[in-house]
Amino acid sequence: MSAAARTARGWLEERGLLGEDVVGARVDGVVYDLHTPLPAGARCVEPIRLSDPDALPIVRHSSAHVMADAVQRLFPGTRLAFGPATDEGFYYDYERPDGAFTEEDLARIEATMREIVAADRPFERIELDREQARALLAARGERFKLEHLERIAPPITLYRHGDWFDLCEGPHVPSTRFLRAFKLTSIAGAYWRGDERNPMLQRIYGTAFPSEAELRAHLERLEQARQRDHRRLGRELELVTFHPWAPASPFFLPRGAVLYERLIAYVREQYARRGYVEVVTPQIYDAELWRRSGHLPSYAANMYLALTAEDVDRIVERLAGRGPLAADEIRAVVADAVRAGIKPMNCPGHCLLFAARRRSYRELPLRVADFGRLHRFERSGVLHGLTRVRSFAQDDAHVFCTEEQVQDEIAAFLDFVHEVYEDFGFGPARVVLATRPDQRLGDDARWDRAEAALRAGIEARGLHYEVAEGEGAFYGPKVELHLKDALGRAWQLGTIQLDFNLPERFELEYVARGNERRRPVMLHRAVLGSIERFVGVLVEHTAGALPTWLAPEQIALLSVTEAQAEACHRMAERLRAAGVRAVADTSSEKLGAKIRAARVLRVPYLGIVGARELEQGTVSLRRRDEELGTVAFDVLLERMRAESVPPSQRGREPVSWSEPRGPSPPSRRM
RNA sequence: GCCACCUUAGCUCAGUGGUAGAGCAACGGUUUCGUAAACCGUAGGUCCCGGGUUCGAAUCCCGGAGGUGGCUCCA
Repeated sequence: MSAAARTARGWLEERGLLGEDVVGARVDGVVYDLHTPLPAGARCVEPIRLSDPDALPIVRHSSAHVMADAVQRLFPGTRLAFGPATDEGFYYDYERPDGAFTEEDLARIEATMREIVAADRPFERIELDREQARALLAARGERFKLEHLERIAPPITLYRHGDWFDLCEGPHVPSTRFLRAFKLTSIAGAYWRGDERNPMLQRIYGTAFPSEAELRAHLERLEQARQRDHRRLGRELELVTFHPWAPASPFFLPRGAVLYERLIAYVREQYARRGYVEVVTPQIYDAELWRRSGHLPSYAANMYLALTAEDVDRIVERLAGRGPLAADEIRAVVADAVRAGIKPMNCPGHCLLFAARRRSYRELPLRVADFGRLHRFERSGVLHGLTRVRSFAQDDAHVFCTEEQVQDEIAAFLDFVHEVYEDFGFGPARVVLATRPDQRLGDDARWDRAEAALRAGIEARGLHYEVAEGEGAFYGPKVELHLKDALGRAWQLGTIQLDFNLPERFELEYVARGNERRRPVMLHRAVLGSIERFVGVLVEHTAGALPTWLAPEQIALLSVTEAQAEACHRMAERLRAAGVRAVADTSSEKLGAKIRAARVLRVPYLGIVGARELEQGTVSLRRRDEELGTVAFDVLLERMRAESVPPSQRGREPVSWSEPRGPSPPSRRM
């Protein structure tokens, strides 16, 4: 312990910079609290005030300490695990021998926290050796802290306020009075060290801000997020519904199905221009396929298996009259009798298609798309609305190509993704390259080539990217695209993954230029990811106000009185004939009520037809909150048609895939 | 799967051991109205399911299902 070491507090005090609201210091760009000795040779020391963004984690971490102090006062015998600041607030994990915390406990804990804050206890940093720390923690029975102590390197520090201390490296505010605005938000279970084999602890979440106003603003943001939650909007906008007999398996209602089908139609248009072919493949395959692909047994826990009555009979026959059997013997009989699996992925089926006949290098790259429905058994706790379901379709495609072609495919894919995300109004995506994990297939030379190809593909598009070391799949590296929605939440949607495993397992081959047999590589890729998840993300991003080209109803024609009912229906009919999704509301409600009904469903265009408009052959048009005045019906029709096309395709010739333009190149055959 | 909580009319929610309620939606009627909610009436319930305690259970206890927030896992 070096008493002579100077802290930021001393440094700032000497220069008269230690204001009332200073909670820490940036020392050559690194955040320090006022208690920690400055590193030798520190040059630039600036105060961090409460209003500084860097103050937030300090305030939150200190709030976690005060909460833990309050909890241990109210519930003696409670032991501490970890209690960090997070992006949203803070939490502390506890082991409480006498049962769970309740909602009422939170209020009591908050009250005690306020007492500790009011008492204005200074925080203090204590540096000590391992033996001393061990003794102090052992005296309090802090078994998790003791375990953690053995893992950390010196300097070992405690932080104390009042009589309460914690093994902690800081940083912390100067005193408890700096904690002005906090709220405990929820109770949850969490495993010690995040490992499900470890004991379950109780986590209390809270959030804290430098001021009451900021805390209120934060709670308001949460309320806004709740208002645009896709599960709520999905029901209100009549997009989806669920039933307990098909848990986590959405039913798309007519309005939702329009959106779903528009998304797929949009991706199909893209495919037509980008050299993809689409196939339709089986839903259920013989178990042999899943053994070959490696899904059995390694993905078996996520698979639905299919049994026929004959399979059941076979099991019964083989088990009947064989006396008491061990679990393993029964398991073997059952496993042998289960002859089919419902697909959780399209890739093995596509391998069968590739191998269905001799392939030439001239066909490569072969881009095979499939909107097939997938079923994955997901553990109940992970399910969430449309974003984590058990039944879904992806805008899935597999690209069979040579190693040399990978780079160009990556680049083309990134162009594809970029245009698509722009069409939906998302900001730029974060590009992440996930590299070789510890457990992997294939030699290092191959991984070197694969990762270099992915890198080169990204760089060919001049994109900034991050590297997630060791995050790749066991069969190959991948590029992930993360984007942020309107509320700043990040989602991983698109991905492209290189796979050398499946072509090996299925012994895929093509005939190369010199007539020799070569093995292709495979790229798994999706742009929207799962359509279900994408609908969820898009609904939250747009708060349900979908762009006109995707809206289930693009325009509602509203009559003012019964005299215009006939005309409204005729106009709607003409719009529909022109491919516009139009509805007419000619009920006997007042105009205001009809407007409200259409606004609640977020119909983008409202056309009002009263006596005046009827006479002039016009409609009074508004687009959400925007008054567009009176427009002639033909003008309206043109406008609606123009807006029915995704932004990137406005002014482009419509793509037709029923009649290919010109002879299709041989490489597009399947 | 694990921890906690929740489940009452289509939706949002009251109802703490003693006769199941409200608003909106639905349905019928009246109203024909100019930019976010007309008026009157009618109907609607296995209080998630099963078991238990009790003279009596939406309410208390146990088990199950589904959902929610986390943890772990992931498109």
